[in-house]
Amino acid sequence: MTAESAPIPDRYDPSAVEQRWYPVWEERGYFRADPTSPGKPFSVVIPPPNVTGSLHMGHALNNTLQDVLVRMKRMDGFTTLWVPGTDHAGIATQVVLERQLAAEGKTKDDLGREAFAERVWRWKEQSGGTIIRQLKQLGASCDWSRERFTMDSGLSRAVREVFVRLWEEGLIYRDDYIVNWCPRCQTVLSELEVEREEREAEFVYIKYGPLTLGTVRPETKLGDTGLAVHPKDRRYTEYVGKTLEVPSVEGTVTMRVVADAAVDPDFGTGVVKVTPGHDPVDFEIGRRHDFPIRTVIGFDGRMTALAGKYAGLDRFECRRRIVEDMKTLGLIERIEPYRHAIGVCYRCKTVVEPLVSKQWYVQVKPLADEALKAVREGRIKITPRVWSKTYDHWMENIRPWCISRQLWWGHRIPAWHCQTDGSIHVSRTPLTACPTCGGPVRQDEDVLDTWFSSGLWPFSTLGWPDDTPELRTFYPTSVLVTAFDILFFWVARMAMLGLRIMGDVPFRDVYIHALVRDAEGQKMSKSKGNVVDPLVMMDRYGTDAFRFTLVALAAQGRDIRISDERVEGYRNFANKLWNAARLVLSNLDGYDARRARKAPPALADRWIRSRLAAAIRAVRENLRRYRFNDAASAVYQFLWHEFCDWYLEIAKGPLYRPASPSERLATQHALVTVLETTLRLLHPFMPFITEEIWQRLPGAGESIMIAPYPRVTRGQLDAAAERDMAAVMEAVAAVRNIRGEMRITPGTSLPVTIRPAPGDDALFAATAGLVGSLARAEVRVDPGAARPQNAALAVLGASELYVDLAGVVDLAAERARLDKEIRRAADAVAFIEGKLGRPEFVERAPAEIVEKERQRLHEQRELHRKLEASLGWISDGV
RNA sequence: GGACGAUUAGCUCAGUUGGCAGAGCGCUGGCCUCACAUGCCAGAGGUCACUGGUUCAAGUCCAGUAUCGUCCACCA
Repeated sequence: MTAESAPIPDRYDPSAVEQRWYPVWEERGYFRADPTSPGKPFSVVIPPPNVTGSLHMGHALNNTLQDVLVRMKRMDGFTTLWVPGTDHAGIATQVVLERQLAAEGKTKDDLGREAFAERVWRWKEQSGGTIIRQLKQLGASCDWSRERFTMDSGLSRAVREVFVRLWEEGLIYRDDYIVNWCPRCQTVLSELEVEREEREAEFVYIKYGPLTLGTVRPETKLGDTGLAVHPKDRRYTEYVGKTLEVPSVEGTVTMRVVADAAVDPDFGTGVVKVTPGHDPVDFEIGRRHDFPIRTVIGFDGRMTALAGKYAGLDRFECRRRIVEDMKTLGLIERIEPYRHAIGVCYRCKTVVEPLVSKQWYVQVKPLADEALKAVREGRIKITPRVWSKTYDHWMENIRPWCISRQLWWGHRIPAWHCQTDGSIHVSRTPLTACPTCGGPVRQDEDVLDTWFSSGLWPFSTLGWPDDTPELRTFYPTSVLVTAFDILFFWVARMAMLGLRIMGDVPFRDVYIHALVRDAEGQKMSKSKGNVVDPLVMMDRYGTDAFRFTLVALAAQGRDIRISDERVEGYRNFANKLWNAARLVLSNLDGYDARRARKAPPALADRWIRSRLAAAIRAVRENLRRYRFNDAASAVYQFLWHEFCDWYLEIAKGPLYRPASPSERLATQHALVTVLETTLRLLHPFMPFITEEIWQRLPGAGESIMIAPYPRVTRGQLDAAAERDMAAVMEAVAAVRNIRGEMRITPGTSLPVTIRPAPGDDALFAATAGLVGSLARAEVRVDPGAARPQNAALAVLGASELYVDLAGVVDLAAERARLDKEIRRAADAVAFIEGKLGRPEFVERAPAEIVEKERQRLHEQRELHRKLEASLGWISDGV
């Protein structure tokens, strides 16, 4: 496709360009990876977003960073694969669907398991394409022909296979254990799925016969089966081992007192009531001391029959009632307000209830040891390094992973219970009869934790358990890019399962990026209403500007604050590039690349090529080290402040008023080649605008997407050119500075004399013209020059530069003006000082007014100082 | 309770191996100079949180303090 060569608009219009190129890239198959092609492989799997979700800032950052790496590697000649896909997100999706049903006045039980699952699939079909479309809008160069879903038949097969293998290895088992139960979602939650929230509560001191103890959960008193104190607590030694008769709300109960180190003698009274059925610590104490489990709160969050007269009450209602009753009976010593962290369901924020139930677990300890070793030995490299500590800590303290969930949306556990003999059989294929007794079987009702399937993602998406070319070429993947909030949920599980199942790490690098926050640094959340929609940003400023903003802000280790102003700045950058391209493209008449190559390059041409080489080196080096912001900054600084601010201004001379045809050709050649290379350098960051401009350049190829990524070759760094240009730039800045100080209009040409330091004669003689044209000056170079009268002086290292002001400004008038200004500044200083000196002003005025006055004082003093200096510049004899 | 991070210009933040303190935005002054006012030129603005130490040299390394933040954790 060639862009029409109609007049180019002076403002860049992103939407038209973005819509034009993405379909072209996709149709031509640039995104597709061929595992049999000869290049070195580079592979990435996307952190699969929730299938029913839509693109938020976190996705935008995460996928932009991946796309930058992937596009760069693809251009660099790697056989590059970026596997896209989505996650079924078990509990999250089920919660959404239940809310939908609730809006219709229904519950999932009204539908039944099958109809509910059907309904989720329908919802998935409806909304499942949204996030994929949005990723395309972002420019993500995923291989869409390999899009996967965690509940695809292939991935489901992988899930069953892994489950069976781990079962056969004895790593999966069932256990009665105290779990975190969400009474609303009606499912068990893993440790990670429980969030802590600070809540106000009452700390109730209850009399237990001769003892007193404190609790925030008086309702669990009904489930108490013992008391415990710390073994070294002298206050209570006499009670240890005794059985107490204790008056209670249900009459007298008997309680055995034990000593257990889990009790903190310094907290409360140092006595703990042991409720093994409703508290994880008590469960452990109970196991150690053989206390029976009394379940007084059911799966529905209501009191059970064992709660006697409280049966059927909601657990919180029961708490209020039981406290009332105990007060009446005089069993309460006192109540204190208490603030503590309470566990809530991470999806619906319901207070979780610790309950004993039978669940499926993975014994992850041996897997964790392997995963720990892989990081320690550097087979997995975590960037930034600090995260490996967090990873280590978690892996070292890992506990069994509860993988069963009482949900209807997810991978059903491939286990069958025999109705006759009660035996359990785990199988890759559905069972219809008990393999041992032939009796009828029923599949386990539970589904797997959603992270079980995403833990297999790096190899299940490549075709495992089959031995595919994709798997052989692209596993292990090259890098995993993710935010730290799923380091444990996902990254850790992938590391463990990849090592165990594949015998090799799932990825060589892990790059952990920050979270995106709003302009005030607040975490974005729907309830706070501070969510910035990436689609709105893309629409408003263009996708390229939005992507570049994310990359430019993605410094390691710190959260990103995004704001309109920021994106606007990079929108301007895109516009700057657009206009630089317009300048180049509108001055190419007569350009012939073959002839131009032979034209001798000027100093500026050599300089800009050298600077470009430095930029290329910086971008490559920074991308290699995942220093995205530094990479972005390198290309930004080069393109705007070197190419545009200096080179384009210099190039106008040879373009508009060439001294010779070859000078013009050389300039055109530098313009085209430097711009073309810069576009390729920038393409991974700003894919759309770079393609659009690149296609308009002479000699453009098929697509910038498949053009080579710039490299630095020997000889491109030109130290001499850089040194000489630095001298030119310094001289130009000096003249401009004097012009500004003396308020000389830009139109006036200034008489300038340079007295070069010994050895710099040739340099300044050669560049006098250039300095003159950039600074609007007539430059004379004279090693024997003395500073003229009435001249402003600038010191350039060992050289000196004089601007003769005699014929340019009316020196007497200028001196009078400066004198006046000085007096005015001095008056202002005196006035402000006086004002600030008056205590009543300082006391009465608001702090910001006083601060402002101080600021003004400072400014006026500065002005005063500067003006005096200006006078000093003009030599005697005025 | 434990761990980690942050503290640098008015604001938001970079600062890699210890070697002249930077960017963007904002601010001040001047410019609609034939690519771009979404622009150009010039400029102001810093006790690098605090205290002590190591060093020829510290924003950077060490010890401590303060404030803010995040994660982890079974003090009921």
